[in-house]
Amino acid sequence: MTSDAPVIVWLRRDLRIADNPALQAAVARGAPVIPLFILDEDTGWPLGGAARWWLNGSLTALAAKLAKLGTTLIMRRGAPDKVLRAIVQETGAATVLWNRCYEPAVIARDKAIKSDLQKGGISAESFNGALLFEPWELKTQAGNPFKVFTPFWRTAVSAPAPRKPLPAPKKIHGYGGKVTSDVLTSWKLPPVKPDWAVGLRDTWIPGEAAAQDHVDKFHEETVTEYVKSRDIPGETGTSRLSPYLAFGEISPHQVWHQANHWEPGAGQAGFMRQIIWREFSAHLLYHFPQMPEAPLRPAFADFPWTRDKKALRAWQQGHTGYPIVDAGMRQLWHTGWMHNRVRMVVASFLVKHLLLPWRTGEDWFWDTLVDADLANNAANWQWVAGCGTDAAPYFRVFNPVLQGEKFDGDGAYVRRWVPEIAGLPDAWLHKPWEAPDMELKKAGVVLGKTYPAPIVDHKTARIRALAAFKKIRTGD
DNA sequence: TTTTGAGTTGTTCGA
DNA sequence: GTCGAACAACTCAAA
Repeated sequence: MTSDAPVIVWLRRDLRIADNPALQAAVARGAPVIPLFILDEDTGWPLGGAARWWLNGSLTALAAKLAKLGTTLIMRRGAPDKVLRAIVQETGAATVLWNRCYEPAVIARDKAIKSDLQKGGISAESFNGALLFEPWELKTQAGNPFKVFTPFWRTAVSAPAPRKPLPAPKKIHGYGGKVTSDVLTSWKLPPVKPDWAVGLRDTWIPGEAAAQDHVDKFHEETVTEYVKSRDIPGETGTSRLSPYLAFGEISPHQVWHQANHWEPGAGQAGFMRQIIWREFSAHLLYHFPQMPEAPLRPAFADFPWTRDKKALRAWQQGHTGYPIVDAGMRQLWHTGWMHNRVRMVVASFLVKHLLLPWRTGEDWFWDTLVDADLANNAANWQWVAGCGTDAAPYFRVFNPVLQGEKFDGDGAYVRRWVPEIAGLPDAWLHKPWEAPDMELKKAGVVLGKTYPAPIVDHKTARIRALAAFKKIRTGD
């Protein structure tokens, strides 16, 4: 009799069919399955604009896939405890299954929900579908969480191998009764006025199928050159898997297992290392839940940040006068994504050249990135700012001109995103303010008019940053 | 408990 | 143009 009671699979950041432990467990019970997505806008960090756009596409793809398999995705908005209780009531479901999320606020919410459900006689169980290793599994010999990546990596790769991915169910036993679902469009996830998502639509296809396409393409075309090409923003030298991983349209297990079977080499190893970086960030957030809001090194509480709103706006809009920085910020705004190398350059620029708080950068990335992930975002901003556990040394100030010349020597990236200076020869492209008047004229560039003059002087800003960082060391 | 070696992605300066 | 050192000190993780 209980086997006929439906099972609710509460989908969250695991918007996929394959390698979905909660879904798999539900199907295995033989009972009708009710896949449910709840839009919870009150727990933790509310989704940023770009992520909301992505979610819309993800849910559309997921609903279509579930329909093909014989069931219907139910979508509701509201407080998850209330929604779950309502659906249990409506359907007589006896079980709720989900895959764990590891953000502090979500952990707390889910814990309360689990105990509430169980108190009400409903079976509730959670699974790991998001991490190769549980955050409490990898420990130093002294039993502490890792704070340094390299030993974390060594421990991860010598630990028992993560489980193999689960196959996608071929058929899902749908629920015959009636359950009401919101209409996705009523959530108004994508922007309307102004419609800033044009570039996102041109760049991305959310969903499980596209995620696997990215893995295949990366394997076929990119991985052997990865070590070098991953640093060249003008090329497609990276996997671009981040948004798919962030929404769980592919699992790290699927990626890890496939990569493990590729031909061994520096590219393969380097890529797998990046997957472990994702784990590292998630583990850090689990053990240091304050990471998104507060510097992990307490000394940074007193850092003399500036609050220059005009500079912040110039950075956000890609009008700093440093071409590589502006190119990155515009790529971000246009596509919801930025190349890894350039993320470092723009982040260093915000924190060190402009001395703006890393939290302002974190907030902007959170709102504009389709791959916005609380753990990665926080860990990486803290790394750049130097206040993380395993952070960049204070004297590492990226020189945006050198970075441009080194990694975008042919100017492909800057010319694509900063077209108003595209006519400049390579020699001046990354430092237009040094170009001879004649070259500027030929390229149709009028500094301060068609393209901004640098908002800070590199040398001056560097000295200022070093002085500021020295202050928190000595406590002067 | 103490010691030891090491720590994602850089820049600048002077020889 | 190339190369090595300095830029700091601290904390982490394992031996």
